Amino acid sequence: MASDKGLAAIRLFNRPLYLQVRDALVERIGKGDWKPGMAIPNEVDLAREFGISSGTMRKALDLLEDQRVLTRSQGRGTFVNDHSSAGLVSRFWRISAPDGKPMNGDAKRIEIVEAPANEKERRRLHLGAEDSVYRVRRARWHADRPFVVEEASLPTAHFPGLLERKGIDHRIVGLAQLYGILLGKAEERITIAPAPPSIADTLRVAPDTSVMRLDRLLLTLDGQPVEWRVAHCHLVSGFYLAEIG
Amino acid sequence: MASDKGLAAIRLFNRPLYLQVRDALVERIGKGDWKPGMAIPNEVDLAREFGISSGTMRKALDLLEDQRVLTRSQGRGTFVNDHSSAGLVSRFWRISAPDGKPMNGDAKRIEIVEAPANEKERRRLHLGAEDSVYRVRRARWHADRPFVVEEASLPTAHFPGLLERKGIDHRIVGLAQLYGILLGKAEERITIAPAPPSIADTLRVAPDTSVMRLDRLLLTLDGQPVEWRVAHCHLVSGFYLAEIG
DNA sequence: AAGTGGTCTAGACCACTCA
DNA sequence: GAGTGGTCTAGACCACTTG
Repeated sequence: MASDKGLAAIRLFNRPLYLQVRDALVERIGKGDWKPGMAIPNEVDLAREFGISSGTMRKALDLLEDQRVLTRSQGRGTFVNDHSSAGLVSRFWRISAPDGKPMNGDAKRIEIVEAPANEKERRRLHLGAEDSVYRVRRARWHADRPFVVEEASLPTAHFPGLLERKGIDHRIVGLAQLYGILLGKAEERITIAPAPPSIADTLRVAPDTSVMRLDRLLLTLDGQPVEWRVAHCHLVSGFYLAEIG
Repeated sequence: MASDKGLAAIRLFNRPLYLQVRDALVERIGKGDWKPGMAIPNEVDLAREFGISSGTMRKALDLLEDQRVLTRSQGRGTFVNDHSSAGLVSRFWRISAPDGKPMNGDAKRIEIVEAPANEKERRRLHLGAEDSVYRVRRARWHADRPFVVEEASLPTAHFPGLLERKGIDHRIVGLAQLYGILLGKAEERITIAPAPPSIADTLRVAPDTSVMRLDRLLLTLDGQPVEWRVAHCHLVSGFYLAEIG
């Protein structure tokens, strides 16, 4: 049978074929062979190219759609997601206006510095003693008021030459796309905390006002940490929207 | 071909076969034909019983596994999930201890009353003017301290005779299983709010202390609202864990 | 060894989009 | 009407669990 030969030849280390194919597709997208917004070849052609059945190719594509790497639409084709597009920029931003729509606001006062990773950063980002990070600090404004201060740490290894780049969007979603990093899941820990002095100042509230503290760790599709962010948020009208299920 | 006849006969209103099969399986589980923890027949037998191919049955079962209705394990079988089991009781409970494990605590002072739905309840739960609700109020304790007060509203229509039942777990997950309701998703809106007097009293904090307010709407698998719950939470050591992605 | 779910194939046909 | 993804079939074989 063809299946015997095919499986023996292709299925290394007992890892299912469709997973290997998914990884191969991810690599192509990460390398930039297929750009965000572009259509990729149809299922039958892809299957032929990989030497697998279309059912297996389909399973790989199903996975990538679940992981928000691709979007398929019947009759049109399969497209690489553009993570800077309206529908996806706010993927990890859970603060909503009263109407339920994401309240992004406008970023102001962006500061970026490079520094050796401190102990907390090394622990959260799984870094070694010699690794360094970019620290990004930013405030977001809505209706002429600052409502959140974000302080993010990013391993420099993932973003070579970041400081030299000019005029780019420093939100993690855009950065990841720029560097061909596909984002996976995030975990956000929410507490109530008194605003530290410098943050209270930026937010224009009295020191020690109770604000929402968001401690978020963002992972790539393969599970490597790419961003640790602590945000302090003074919500007057909106809310944090958590989806469970 | 067999496929022509089969499709024409079975595929009503153009709804995919695997979705119809999934719904049929859900109904059987809801009716109690298959009890939580029980194994259901194997895929081939099920497919034969429904007169479909095993691939299609598999797709239906895949969906039910995603929706946490079933658990499959290779070599053992397919089992109906027991939502009162350790792994699933805390499915909608996002408050965690510092170690990351769910901090359930012990429920105390449970009060249940039946009342006509007020305006807010009617709006959130999609009820009509004549519908009524059960209102459940409960405090949870951890380490000899109350840390959260929950006030939930449940449409009486879903839980007939609830007040007469004795010695049952009044957490929504257990109630749903008791009444054959399969739970789907929830949306939780998180804000910081001053604790209302009666709640501050139960939580043993000064009135108007800033606490975390959790406003959660829980839906069934078919998208009907089954519980609207507002919790006020005074977290000393833990955090709310939101998962994104 | 028997029984289960998991993977994979090689098709056919349906539903949809767009030129 | 040509081209796309979506559904469905009828198998074979692999990996795993249990008696």
